[in-house]
Amino acid sequence: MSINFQVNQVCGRTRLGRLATSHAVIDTPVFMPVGTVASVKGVPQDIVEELGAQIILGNTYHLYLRPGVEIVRRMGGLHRFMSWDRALLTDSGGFQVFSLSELRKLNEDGVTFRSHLDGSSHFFSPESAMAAQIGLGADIIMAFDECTEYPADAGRVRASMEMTARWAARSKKYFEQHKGEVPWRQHSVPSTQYSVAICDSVAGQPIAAVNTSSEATQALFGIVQGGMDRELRRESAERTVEIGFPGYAIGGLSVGEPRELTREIVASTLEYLPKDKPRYLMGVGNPEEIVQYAGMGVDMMDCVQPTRAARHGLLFTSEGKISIKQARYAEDPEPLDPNCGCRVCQRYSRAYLRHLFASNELSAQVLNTIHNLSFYLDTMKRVRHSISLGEESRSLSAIWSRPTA
RNA sequence: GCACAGGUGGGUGAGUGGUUAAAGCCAACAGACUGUAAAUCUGUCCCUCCUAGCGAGGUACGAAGGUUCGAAUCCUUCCCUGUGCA
Repeated sequence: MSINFQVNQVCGRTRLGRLATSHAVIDTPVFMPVGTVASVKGVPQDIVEELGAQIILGNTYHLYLRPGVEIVRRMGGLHRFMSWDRALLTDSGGFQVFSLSELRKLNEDGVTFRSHLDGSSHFFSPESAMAAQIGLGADIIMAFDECTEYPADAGRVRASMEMTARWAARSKKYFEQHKGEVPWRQHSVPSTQYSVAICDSVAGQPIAAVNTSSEATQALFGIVQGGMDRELRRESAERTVEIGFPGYAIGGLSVGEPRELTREIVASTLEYLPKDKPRYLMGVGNPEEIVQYAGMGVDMMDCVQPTRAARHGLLFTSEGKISIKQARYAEDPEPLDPNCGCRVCQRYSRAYLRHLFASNELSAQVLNTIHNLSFYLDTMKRVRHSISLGEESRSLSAIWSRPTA
């Protein structure tokens, strides 16, 4: 078994689900903090756990370059290496095809990259990306795709989408042949009791015990591309679904297009994805957006926003954004967010947080990140709660104006 | 008291006769950040005015005077700071 997904409640397009992976059971819709280099920047794993994160991301490209897949594998896989017992998802490196575009050369076989660390040359293909992700051993791994640039002309978008489809088939083929080679099957698996215990109590019965038996393996998700073209998105979705994956991602969005357009494309693409499989919207978004997309039926989302913004002094609260470096907070004794129960809001004033940030203290980044992650994870928890009460999509302010049970 | 070395915009610190309202850095202020090449990046940062522009005035490199078409830059005097010697 790779994963088990069950939709427990549907309300309009909104759905409440439970996703059992080899290491943890995850309540959906879920927000997944990003931990690119096997670290959610600034926050130690025990605190990420405490914040309620059920699954976090790692990045194949980064971990392949450093410390190297072999080292992670020999350390028992990514879970054990970074001491994270809950679920992990690795991105394939497809996004780096996009974001490191100046450092790469692309053809049918794959992509030749120059390392952003030392300029050395490396080759990524669907097969090598799978091999790397199997070596890392995340619960969910991603097909190797080409994240289409924006803006791009129609021909380019189609070519990119078709390449992604062919790469998806190759990714799956390689994965099927090698999926048994995950590192944690050769090691004792850490206890998952706590992971199970974190599940929301509100929604339904736990569906499947976390499965760390000898048959347990990873799940490979396919990725839909197609730029901002609804037809290409449809075609991409259909082709990806035809190949067949236990979950589907919508990629290639939030790459500079207007937000309105993102929403349209997500809405139309969701139509073509199976309702009984988890749907993962990659790289999205702001607090308002994650609420909105959860309301549209997206089950999984990840975004760098809470962690990066925190490091840059931008904090999310139930009352809107706060740029903690602003002079207006210099003597503000209030917590960041009076409605937030996180350890930062319970203990520190805005004045103090501003001081730490202005002083370039590392703790500013740590505390800010803890708050932002807490805010995102809490927001999602509230969304789930809302759905469990039979409410469809709600706005961020509505989500935050009511107490959680 | 004598001898050196200095006094530049909020701070440092370039500039030693002509696109110098004055580099760079820092601070300050504002903005951005969406599958992380990001503890990053961008803008503003003397005053006033407007048709808001590589626009028009004004003020400015310790003070006052002078030389010069032109001075932060050269000269004189004064004031102040640091170091050394009495």
